[in-house]
Amino acid sequence: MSVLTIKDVAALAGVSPKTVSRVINGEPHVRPDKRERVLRVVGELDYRPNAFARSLSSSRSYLLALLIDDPASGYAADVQLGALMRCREKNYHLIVERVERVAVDWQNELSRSLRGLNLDGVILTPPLCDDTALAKLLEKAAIPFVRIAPSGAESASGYVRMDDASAASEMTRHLVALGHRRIGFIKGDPAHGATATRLQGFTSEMERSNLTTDPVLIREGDFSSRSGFVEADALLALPDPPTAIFASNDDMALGTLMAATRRGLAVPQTLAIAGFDDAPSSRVTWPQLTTIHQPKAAMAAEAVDILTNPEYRDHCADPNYRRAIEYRLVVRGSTDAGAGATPGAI
Amino acid sequence: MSVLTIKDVAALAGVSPKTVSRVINGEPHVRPDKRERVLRVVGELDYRPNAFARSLSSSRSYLLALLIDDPASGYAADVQLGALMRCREKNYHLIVERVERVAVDWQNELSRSLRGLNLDGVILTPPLCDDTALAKLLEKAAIPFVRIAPSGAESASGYVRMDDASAASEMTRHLVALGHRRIGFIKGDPAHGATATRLQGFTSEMERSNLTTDPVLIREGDFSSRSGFVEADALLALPDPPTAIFASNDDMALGTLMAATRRGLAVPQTLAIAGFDDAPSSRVTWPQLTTIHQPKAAMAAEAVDILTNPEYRDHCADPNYRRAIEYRLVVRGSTDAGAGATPGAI
DNA sequence: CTGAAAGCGCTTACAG
DNA sequence: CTGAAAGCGCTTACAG
Repeated sequence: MSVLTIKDVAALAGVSPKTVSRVINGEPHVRPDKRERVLRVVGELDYRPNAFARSLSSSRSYLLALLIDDPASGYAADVQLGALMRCREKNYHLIVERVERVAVDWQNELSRSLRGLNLDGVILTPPLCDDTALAKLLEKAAIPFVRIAPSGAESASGYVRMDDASAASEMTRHLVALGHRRIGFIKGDPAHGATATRLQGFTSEMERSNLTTDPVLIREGDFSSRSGFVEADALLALPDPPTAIFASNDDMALGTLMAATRRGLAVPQTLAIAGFDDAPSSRVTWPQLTTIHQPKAAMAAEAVDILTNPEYRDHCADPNYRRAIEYRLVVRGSTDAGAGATPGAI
Repeated sequence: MSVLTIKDVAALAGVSPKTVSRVINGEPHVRPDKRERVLRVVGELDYRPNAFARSLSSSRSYLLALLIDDPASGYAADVQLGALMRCREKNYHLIVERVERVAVDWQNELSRSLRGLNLDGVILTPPLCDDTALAKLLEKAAIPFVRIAPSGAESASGYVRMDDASAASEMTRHLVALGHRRIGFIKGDPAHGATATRLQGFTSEMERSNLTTDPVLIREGDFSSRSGFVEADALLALPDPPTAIFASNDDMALGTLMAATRRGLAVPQTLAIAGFDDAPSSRVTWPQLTTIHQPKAAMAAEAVDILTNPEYRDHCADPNYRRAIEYRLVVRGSTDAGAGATPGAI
């Protein structure tokens, strides 16, 4: 326990506590020699200011909160990792809170939990990013927030996203280029903004390729592997089944692979399977999944950058704080047998 | 932003701030009528004490830290979820920090990051739970900690674990009962305590069953799916390959399944595969993995309970704070074709 | 450029 | 059982 305070440092450096404070916070108006003296003492003593005292007397807490709907998902883990690393770099701390919107009183419970914490900012992950009630709650509490991968619905806040529609189009193009004409599509949870966008990317690319999409080939899942299994099984039971299935996330693509394996279908020869997200689990099957790499960690790091910008608080609606990050098509064995033929390719 | 302070509550309730403080913290020596009056005002105003002021003036921070080696693992996600829920219940907050022990200066970086945070406690997850340098660092900083799933190596701290050895024995018994005699075993990362314990459970059960374990059937992985793939492939390339492979975690079992699928082997008919952990990904393949359900969330919740016990700080070595949680063998399709034959079983 | 004073919102230690 | 005083370790606003 550091019994070391700003006074100790001040005494040893022969300056006032206020001057030490100035140096620590990188404020101007300190003569170079004094600054240096303070820094040396800080280094020797390995002094760290008390975070609570700092927060109590100032308006900043150096604390960010990451709000998550489903902490067990691989998506959440990646986002959290990115946020964590950037927070560490910037000497911020990250509090993780789960928001269970099934509870009757979730809004009160959340605001109670966040209040008194003097948060510098909040990161909203899908599908929370599209919850208007949640956005209002934060606005009312005057806590700045940044949304990760929001759908079109706008609010006066910064966000970091990627272009889901063109990514889905690119994946579709990939399948068409492989010669597929009958392509099944499994939609995600209607509550997620990405569900509509990804579908739209798929259909628009199909039209662009002059391919009509048989309505029976479009099924509604909920982003779980179980739903992927069920919907894919329904597609494969069709009299004229698709030769490729584009599941709009990796979990459903895994479910699709399960259904294919159970039926003894050769993947990708008889059925090609594509996913979306590049979840860790997209690499643990044989064949591995072709997918869209979504730079979740990088998106979270960007979100931290925005939130820690002192300007952001007063300019939440500034387009400058609305950023897009590049995705990448990752071709693996589930669509292209050549892409994953050797153990070394894992 | 709550401009609401303890003084406001005190004024409205017609008592002193100190009395409000007593009520809020559940301290004794408050007349029932006053207590009730205070509680009513607190409810009406929806007052929450400022966490920073509280921490600054007292020795408690109501803040716990979860230290994680690999935040992207499913293991970490489960543990975090359990800790999160219990913290929420108890009005604690959880800070998550990644500990990268590859960095040269990781110890200083960590202590700098934790210092000034006045943590009430720290939860150590594998493999950090077995790091003696880390334990020493925390002891020196006088921060109480609880270890999750430590190996035998003792330190004066509470822990929550399960009996890895008997779980591994039970899994082995399951395989033997199915008629397997040549059973391959893939070890985990030697740095993890569980690696030795699980192997020991396997070998002791084999002996108990009067089965000699051919040394060539025991391979060393590192808990990654890639290592599972490589080691399983080596086992399957043997002139006399095993009829079952027990991979000592689910990721390696998935790698094993990949290797089997790539070779066109029928699972479980030609090769039975068993894992360990009951990771989310153990359910996304066909067949699904037989595994040991490790109650990670419950273990984390227990850890929070120990840490939030005010007695713990001064009695870290008390056996009372060393707890074991029950595991469960989960039989699925990768060892027993009947266990996962229908889509409904997912 | 520098510092003395006051205060952030609580709790601790003390007195009654 | 109850409260007035002092203080936790910083920063804000002010004065010079």
